[in-house]
Order: sequence, then structure tokens, then C-alpha cells
Amino acid sequence: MNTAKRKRLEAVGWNVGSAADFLELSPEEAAFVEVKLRLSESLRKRRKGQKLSQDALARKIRSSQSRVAKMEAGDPTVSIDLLIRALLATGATHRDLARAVASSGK
Amino acid sequence: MNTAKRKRLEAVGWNVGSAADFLELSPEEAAFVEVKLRLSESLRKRRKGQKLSQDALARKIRSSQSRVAKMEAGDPTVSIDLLIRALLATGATHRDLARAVASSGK
DNA sequence: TGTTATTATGTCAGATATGACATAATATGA
DNA sequence: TCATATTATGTCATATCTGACATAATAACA
Repeated sequence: MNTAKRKRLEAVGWNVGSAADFLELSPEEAAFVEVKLRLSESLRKRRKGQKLSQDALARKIRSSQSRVAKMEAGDPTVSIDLLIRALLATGATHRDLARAVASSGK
Repeated sequence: MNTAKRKRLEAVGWNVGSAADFLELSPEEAAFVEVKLRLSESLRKRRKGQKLSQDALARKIRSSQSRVAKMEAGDPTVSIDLLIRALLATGATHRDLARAVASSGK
């Protein structure tokens, strides 16, 4: 199983041990992945809350539908920079970003 | 945007050479840069609080002193991903990251 | 069912970020 | 002052990320 799929499963709620155990990552790397996943989830929620398709959001940020899908999937090829740019494009404030990062769950 | 913030961005080397260029910075891009600067400041504070030299922190994250200097300077070639990895290496929690992102200044 | 919209996955050339290095600038302490 | 530690700046080969594209999978709805 590749890393992208593992992260996706983790994001979707497969609770097979801790992220560190399941992904065989250091605590710091696990925490890093967790930050990405929280931002990913926040992005999806905000996009849907605005009734935007991935394609529509992609146009707003001059990206592509496939990349938005990867952003929301927590794909390893998506940087936190890109996630934050996308979130800001949905109107997220600094406080919104902070809440997403601190959020401990759904 | 106020003069203080403009100078803050200019001092850090973002593409704000002329006033006209600066005015072309979209609100989203300005907000993005602000996030980076907040994380940069947080990193420097945490590193100093732990009495670590840039070189010592660099070794912890398998990077280089010069890059740590750029991280703390808010250099445009430094990604938020790298800043967050560095912050996590200093023991920052998700809550610490959230506070840094939400922080409205000194 | 079929038709259409939306989302997911895989790939790749070009763009951007990275660590490492040299070296300059600045700080610290005798 | 001098010596040394620390931080800043510039550069570059390599690594990683990005938008775009094709296409597969799934959802929505008649």
C-alpha cells in the first residue's frame, strides 16, 4: 500500500492503532501529517459549505480539479502552503486556520 | 493595509519593490505571507527559549544553519511546511501552532 | 436503466523548495 | 582590541511540488 493511500485511509477514519504506528512515522512526522489532514478536512468543509464544486474552487485559485481532490485527500504531493492558499481563497481568516490546526476531530 | 505591515513585508524581501507592486498583492497573498511571518517569529522565540543556536536546531531537523536563518527571516524560499516541521521539532503542539497562526502581533 | 455532474487517480514537464556550501556580517566575551 | 561564536546572505544541483491532462470511479437524478 502506498503512502498516499495510507494517509487517505487514516483521514477517513481507519483506526488501526495510532498514526505513528500505522504509518511507521516519527512523532513529529505524524504530527505534521495530522496538521495536513486537519487543514484538508477544513478545506472540504468550507468548500461544501459554499456549494462549490472542486472544479469551481480550482478556478478560483488557478489550480485544477485534480489537485483540489488531492488537497482534500491529504495527498503527500500537496504542500501545506497550497492548502493554506486554498483555505484563504475560501475566505478563511487567520482564526479559522488556527481553529482548523487546533481542531482535535470532527 | 497599513504602512507598518507594508514595511514589515518589504523588509523581508517579498515582491513589493515598488508601491505599485505592493498594491498588486492580493489580500489572500498578503494573508498568506502574514501566516508565514507569524510562524517565523514563533520559531525564533521557541528556539531562543530553548537556548539553541540555529546550527543546533538545523541538526535536529537535518537541515542547515543557513536555512534556519532563512526560516526565521520569513524568506520567500521557505515553505510553511518547513516552518511547521521546524516548530514541531522544537516540541510545539498543535495548540502552539494554532496560537502562532492566530497571533495578531507581539 | 442512461445521462450528466462530480470526484478520484495516475502521470509528467516545468516550476519551486531544499540542503549544503562559502562567506559576510554581527554578536559575545576576554 | 582580538578571537570566536552566532547569524545573515548568496548560490546551485538536486529534490519536491504544481498545474494540467486523461481517464476511471462515483453520485445525482430522471
